[in-house]
Parts: sequence; C-alpha cells; structure tokens
Amino acid sequence: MFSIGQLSKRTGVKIPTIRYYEQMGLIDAPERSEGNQRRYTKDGLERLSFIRHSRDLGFSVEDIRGLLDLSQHPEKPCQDAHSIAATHLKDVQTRIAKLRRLERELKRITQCEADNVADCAVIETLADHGLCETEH
Amino acid sequence: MFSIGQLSKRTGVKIPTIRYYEQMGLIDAPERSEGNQRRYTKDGLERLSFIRHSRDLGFSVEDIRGLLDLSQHPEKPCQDAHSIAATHLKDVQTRIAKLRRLERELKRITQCEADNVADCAVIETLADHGLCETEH
DNA sequence: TATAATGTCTCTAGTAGCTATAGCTTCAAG
DNA sequence: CTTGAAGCTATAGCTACTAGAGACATTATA
Repeated sequence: MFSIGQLSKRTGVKIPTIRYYEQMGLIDAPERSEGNQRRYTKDGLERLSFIRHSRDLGFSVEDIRGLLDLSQHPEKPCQDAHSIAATHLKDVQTRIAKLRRLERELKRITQCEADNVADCAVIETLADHGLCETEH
Repeated sequence: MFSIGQLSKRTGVKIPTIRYYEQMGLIDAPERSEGNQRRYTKDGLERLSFIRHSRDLGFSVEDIRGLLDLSQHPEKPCQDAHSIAATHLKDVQTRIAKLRRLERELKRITQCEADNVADCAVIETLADHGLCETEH
C-alpha cells in the first residue's frame, strides 16, 4: 500500500494533481487508512502511470478516459485506440506547422538592429500587419 | 467612429474579446453613444490591430502590455522589445522541439497493425514507459 | 411612424489542467 | 510523548478567452 506521497514520487505526478484526477473520475477513489488518508494498491500505481505517460504524450484527459477504458478490455478491437492516437498525431503536426511559421516570422523581426523604437522592426511589424512576410 | 461590431470585423477580434481586453486594461475604455454603446476612434482600431497581431505571433498578454507601452514611446531604446521577442522566440523553439519528440513517438506507436487491445502498441506503450524510444 | 431585426449592454459562469493557500488532522521517528 | 513532516478538505486562482441570459439601443423596412 502506498500513501499519496509515495505514489506521487513513483509516478512523477504531483499530489494535488492525483487528487484532481480522482475528482475528475480518471482514477478510482482508493481505500483510506483509519485516519482517512488515501492508500493505493499496485493497480492504482499502474493506472496512474498510464495516465502520466499519456499526458506526457499530450493526450487530453478526455482521450485518456477512452484509452484507459480500452486498456481494461484487452479482448476488444483496438481501432478506437488507433483513431485517438492518429487524431492526436495530426493535431500535434498542425501545431508544429503553426509554430514553425511563428518561428520564421519571429526570427525575421528579431534581426532588427535599430536602437530606438521609432525604427524598430519588432514594433513596426506588430503595428502593421502588411509588413509580415507570411499569413498567420 | 466605429461600433464594437465594426471594430470586431475590421480587426478580426471577437466582440467579447474586445470587452475582455478593455477589462484587462489592454485598451482604454472608449467613449459611449447616448445609449451607452462603445464608440471607437481610429486610434482604438490601431491599438487593437497591434494587439491582434501580437497575439497571432503568440505573445502573451503581459508581453503585449510591454510592447504596447514601448510603441507609445518611439524615442525610447528598443532593447526591451528585442528581448521580449527573443525570449518568445526561444519559447516557441522549445515548444517545437518538444512537439517533434511527441510526433516521432506518436508516429511510431500508430504504426501498430494489431487487431485487438491485447496486442496494441498504442495501449502497450502507454501502460509501460519502458517501451518508449525517447524520453519525454 | 410603427415595428421588426439586428446589435449591444452587463453580469455571471464555464473551458483545460492543473496549482496555491488556509486551517486543520494524522502519521512516523526518536 | 513529542515534534515535524505529510495528509486532509475546501476554496480560489491561473491564461485567454467563450457562452448565455435578460434587458436596452439602433437601424432598416413597411
């Protein structure tokens, strides 16, 4: 049996976050000690690790709900898992593309060598959208 | 003079967002019509465009506060603007790097060809961090 | 000029995914 | 038995908006 602090150390999930996941119904409310403190089993540890890892990969809490549910039913087909992951991958790729456009634009404007605001490319660009090289 | 709706159309900033910016002190409270509706001048339009453009480039509201302040003082040196932009650029680059790691990992796990959850690489990977190729 | 349609007003609450704080109780070590 | 760390609940805060309710203003058409 683990206390919430031990669980936190083993999974890398902060204590308030564990309580938050319980509240959100991502993890079951565990048993309690006589003094009303949470006591987790190995199962709880594994479930939380799954969640942690999924969050690390950027899945939303809603996605994780679905993935957790699937993981409890090994005999089910796994199309749903594939589709959740594929959708997420697309989303990540979209965000990368957007950030790369920002990066290009920011690189360009930070090359400004002016000394004061009147001639500064950063401020000038922000003030006038027409000066941008790309559409955002 | 523009109504809030006209301002919204010209800048692409949604009406509730304009009111929100006013509340946050990013834009000044404009004059009102007899019937208490907001009436904006060209100045207001330009300031909001600046904000919109800065948001498009991903600057935070706090950053924008600083940038707006600088833009009002053309005689000032523009180091601060450069440093805000450079910090933001680094931040964007960090996020890109992180997303690329995610992309690689997601690509890998979505190549799974299994039919059911028991053999599914997606679920398996999430359940066991040891199966990851990279650190997140 | 009357009326209908659209626009705008304020206020409150909700979104995601936590994080922080206050004031209390419990646990483990010495 | 005491002390200090760890845990409890409940509430509020974070970013940057967005949605909705119910009332009032403005504009276009009949």
